[in-house]
Amino acid sequence: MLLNREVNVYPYQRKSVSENTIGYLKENGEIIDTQSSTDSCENCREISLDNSPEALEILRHSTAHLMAQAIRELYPDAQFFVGPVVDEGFYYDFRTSEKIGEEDLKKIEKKMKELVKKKLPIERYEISKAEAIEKFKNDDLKQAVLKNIPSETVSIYRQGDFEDLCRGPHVPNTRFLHNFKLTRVAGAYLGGDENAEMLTRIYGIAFADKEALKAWQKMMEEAKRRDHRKLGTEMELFMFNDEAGAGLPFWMPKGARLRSKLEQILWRSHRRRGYEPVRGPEILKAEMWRTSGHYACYGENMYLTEIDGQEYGLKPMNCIGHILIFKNSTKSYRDLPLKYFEYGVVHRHEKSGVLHGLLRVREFTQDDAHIFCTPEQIKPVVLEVVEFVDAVMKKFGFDYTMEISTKPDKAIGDDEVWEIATQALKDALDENALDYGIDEGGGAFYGPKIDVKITDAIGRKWQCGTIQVDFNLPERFDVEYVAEDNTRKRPVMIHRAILGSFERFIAILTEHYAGEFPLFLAPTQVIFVPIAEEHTPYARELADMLRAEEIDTEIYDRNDSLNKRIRMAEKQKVPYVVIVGDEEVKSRTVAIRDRRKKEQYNLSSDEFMLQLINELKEGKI
RNA sequence: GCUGAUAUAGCUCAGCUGGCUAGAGCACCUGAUUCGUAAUCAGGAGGUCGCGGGUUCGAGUCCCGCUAUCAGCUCCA
Repeated sequence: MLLNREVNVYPYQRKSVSENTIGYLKENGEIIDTQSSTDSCENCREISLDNSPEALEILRHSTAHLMAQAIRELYPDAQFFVGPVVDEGFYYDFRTSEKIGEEDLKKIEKKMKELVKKKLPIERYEISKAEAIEKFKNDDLKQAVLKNIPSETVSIYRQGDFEDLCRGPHVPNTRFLHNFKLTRVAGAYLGGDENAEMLTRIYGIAFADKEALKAWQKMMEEAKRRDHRKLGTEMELFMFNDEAGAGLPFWMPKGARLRSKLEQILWRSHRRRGYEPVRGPEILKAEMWRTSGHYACYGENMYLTEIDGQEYGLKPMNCIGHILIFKNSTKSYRDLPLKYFEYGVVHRHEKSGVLHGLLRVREFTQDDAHIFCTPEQIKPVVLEVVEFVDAVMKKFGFDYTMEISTKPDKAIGDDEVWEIATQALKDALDENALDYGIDEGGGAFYGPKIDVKITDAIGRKWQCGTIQVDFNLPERFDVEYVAEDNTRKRPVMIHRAILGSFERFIAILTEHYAGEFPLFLAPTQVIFVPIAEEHTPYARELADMLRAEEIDTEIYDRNDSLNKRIRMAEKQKVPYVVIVGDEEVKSRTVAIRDRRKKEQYNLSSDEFMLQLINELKEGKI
């Protein structure tokens, strides 16, 4: 937010109203700092030093500058690009002749603390852009920044003998900047351009008080504890193998149990909603991918090979299989909307640097469906899919947001059809009273879409589900149905995924539940701990009963102390640990440690069985 | 793909500036112990230190290449 006001008194510093005032919030939401405010700033709300979004915005921006100042003192030849505030703190991009590593962060932090102690006033003044260009003539990074500034005057902030081109806002004095932490050092392309020079970027975080900083650090530890890669190894859910290749997950028995449960739940919910299961081949002739446009638009990400002198491609998407199945026989308008679904295994050549546990892999399985319908049916079909998405998200307790992406500049199809489709998407959401954002011009070239983003346990957003309206592929593959008037018409295709992919979804689920999956998903649902050897047959008998109900159990009857076996069982994060001893055998009961209720109680074996069967019904979507 | 870092037993990690048969905890195996709600005791086995080359009298340690992972950038389910 660039300030258009004429505040060019130098050195000018308005006297703070209170010791704790670090800026003002204008009615239009604009934040100005004490250096910029004039007496005319009426109706402004004071921003004091706290953890409000406005205060943090100022605080973090100033901490970024403080860091720059410290870096300049430690590395005199440092040149700075930009240092903005981002969701998770702030960063500054810069260049030095010396390499900076993680171990240097402490040194920089120390220098920053020294500067804070000096209680340097942070002053602001304005100069013309021409003056600025002259002033920073030996600094090509600043020149690059200046090039992007449209206004004729620019502001400079000064603290001690450090000056930086900046639009602010800033706190009035470095003394406000006590609670910060430099988190990591990384490379970043100048201007985000892959082909440009790479600068050094240091990330940091800052808060108004020590408590907030501590709370943040705790949250980071919690995130680490929940990391699906860590839990996946500990719980033996999945693995990767260096020699087999990057981004190719292996599902171990426990992970496969979990995944299979999710697959089955979702399979049934599709069948209940009238989806027809289909399955296409994993590999198709390249010619198919030329027709679809993938070869041209997505070719770099495809794995191609040759069979008997013909080029083939592993499928990166499932659309073609479904289209060819649709086309295999003449379809009537009576067949529409026709919903084909498949757990489609796809391969995409993701760049090596973006692979990330199960969240980003090269082989994954989409819960993919394609719905063939008439343009008039788009709305009810989308409505139904949105309800489906909502049911799934609610089942797992996820917060999610939706975003509609509209027609981009480069698009195919009539404006009229785009209008119908986009409106249908909007109506579907409006009628469901669901909030959504709009990404103007963010749609695919073949149609508008709704993206579903899950907010995970630590606030990150992940694109999972998607609902895309497609006019393109039906055209390219000449897909038709026979209409009521016996003419041939072109159906619309709706691509949709609810989970997105099993891999990504399970990663998010794992972090969401911190590995403590609900009964209907848990890899192992019940662990029996017989107190002594003679109680094992009873445990086995119960385990067999449960297995008949497809409940996964384990018996911890090894030659270890009871305490140890209970401890091991608890560490497995299973919903129920069941202890059986003399009493239980005698009365045919079980002593339950219920993870969810965090309590212990006894039930007859029949009651327990019934409770489990009932609880499993929670897994119905 | 780019920048930087890392790679030692199934897992988590020690191993200083290059120097005898590479260590620990957990897991695993054997034996003793048979236990009422979060780690019983004793013994044992397990590593060509990611892979390939180089420097050196000597390399887990230094250098180069590759592979993989991590933090970002850029891009996506």
